[in-house]
Amino acid sequence: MATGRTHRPATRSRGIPEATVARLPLYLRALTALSERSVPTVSSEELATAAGVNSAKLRKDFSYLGSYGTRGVGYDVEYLVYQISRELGLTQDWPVVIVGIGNLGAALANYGGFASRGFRVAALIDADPAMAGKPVAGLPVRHTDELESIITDNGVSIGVIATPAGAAQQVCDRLVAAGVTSILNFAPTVLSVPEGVDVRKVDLSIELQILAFHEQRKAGEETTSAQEPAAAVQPRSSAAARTPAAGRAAGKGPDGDVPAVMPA
Amino acid sequence: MATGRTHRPATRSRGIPEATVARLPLYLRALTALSERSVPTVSSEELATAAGVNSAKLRKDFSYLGSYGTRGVGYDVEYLVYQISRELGLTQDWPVVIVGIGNLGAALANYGGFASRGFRVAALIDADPAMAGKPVAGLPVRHTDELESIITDNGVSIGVIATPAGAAQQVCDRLVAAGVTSILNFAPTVLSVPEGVDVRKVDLSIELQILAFHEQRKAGEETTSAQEPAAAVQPRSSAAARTPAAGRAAGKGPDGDVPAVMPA
DNA sequence: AAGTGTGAAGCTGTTCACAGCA
DNA sequence: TGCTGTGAACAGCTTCACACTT
Repeated sequence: MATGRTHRPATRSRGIPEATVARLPLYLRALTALSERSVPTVSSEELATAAGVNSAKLRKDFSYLGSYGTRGVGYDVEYLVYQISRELGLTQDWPVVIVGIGNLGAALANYGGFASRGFRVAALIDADPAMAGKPVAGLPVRHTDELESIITDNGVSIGVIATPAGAAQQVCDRLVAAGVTSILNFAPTVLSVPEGVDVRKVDLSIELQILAFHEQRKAGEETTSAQEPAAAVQPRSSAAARTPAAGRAAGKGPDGDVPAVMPA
Repeated sequence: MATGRTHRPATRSRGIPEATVARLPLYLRALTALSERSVPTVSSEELATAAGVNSAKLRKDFSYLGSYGTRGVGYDVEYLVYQISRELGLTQDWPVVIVGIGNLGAALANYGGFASRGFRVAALIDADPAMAGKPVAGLPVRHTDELESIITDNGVSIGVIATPAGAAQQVCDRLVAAGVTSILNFAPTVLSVPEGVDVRKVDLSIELQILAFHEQRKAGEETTSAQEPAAAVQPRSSAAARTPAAGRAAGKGPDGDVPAVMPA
């Protein structure tokens, strides 16, 4: 979720809805796969299925980009790949730095999805002097002292923060001061940035918590379920292994008790 | 309205808006920090700032949980921590399995945010026989052959997929068949699952692409047009030939390029 | 006086359904 | 005929503003 408030004043829109922007990479991936199989054209229906959305939404999304399809036929795969890439800014090279080369940082450095879409890892940066010079994913880790010069020398405008939560804001401030205007934050903290800087957050623990919420809900409704779609796999055998969520009575206990939850 | 009494809203309706659910973990984290500093109460304004949202939204969100605040005072920190934890289902233990112990899988296994919120890593699973038995984050990696028995024996209902894209669907099918009903997918693929199974996706490359989109726009705004053609490639002649293209950005890099994009 | 809880207004995003074009 | 492109209806989320409570 982007935190940094930004973007134009509503008027004079040339704007593509944010929700649409978020789906373009999805379409691009599906189109790339088709392109590799040399499929020349696709219908909105086929592409939508491949991307995991419904066709009306896909057509609407594409309508914001322009009229790139052919009625009665569909979309030209190669052409669409190009148009979406261009719209997303992937036809240019984006140097990025990854700060915090722990388990996650190393995983990111090795992640093929970055390099394959116009993102080039310009440098890996870590605060631990012992890490300096050590090669990770083929690049030598640089020390935090060099952060500013690396940003400047490489014209980096996108930074990835994979440090512990405690160091994130400080790293963020330095990145921004050095010229970075887009940040992908993996640290479990809310970053505050000046206007004009975009922040997107990826929080592993939050995703799991959202799943737990729905999981809990399912457990509490098992009594009512009866219908099972044909193709469904066998409805499971031992859901009982885990506590069936008990009816969370919720008598609304008086006050604080049962903390059980810890920091993250 | 949600009165906090019964958890059965008469109809099979959602109850708490999805957008609200997605923010609860955020509030929880902020509250936990306050709790550690022994702060007894907070106002919606303070808590909202700490969580990075605005206060009206926060109050609205909390109103779906019930009336847990005190007018003129604010919210009791401990009590709220408990209520949100309960609502999210974090007062119970959730065993999870992580499948695919590569860079990312290992990073996830080591991620403290899991264990600290009721999520217990029941097992690490990988298809590589050479990995079997090797300890990662204190747990021995188990071979994929054992997947089903691990799920069943531990009553696992949440699975994390961190395999390469090509293996994801197959792993997903096996997890679901074994009884998993919630999946957190890190592989860059659309997973298809039977009704009743929840899938959440975390896609590193997509996040970067979204940032690139906004970054590109910022650059274009600085000086009316005047874009630096970083590394535009050539356009597919066939593509350019078949469409009226029309509108917008036309000019641009004369034509476009196409690929440079790869699978992930 | 301070701050929650919430109708109501306003937005954004999704779905429908069909006109229009190849 | 087949499928895109899109106005219009709909649904969900956010923001406003203020009545109400402590």
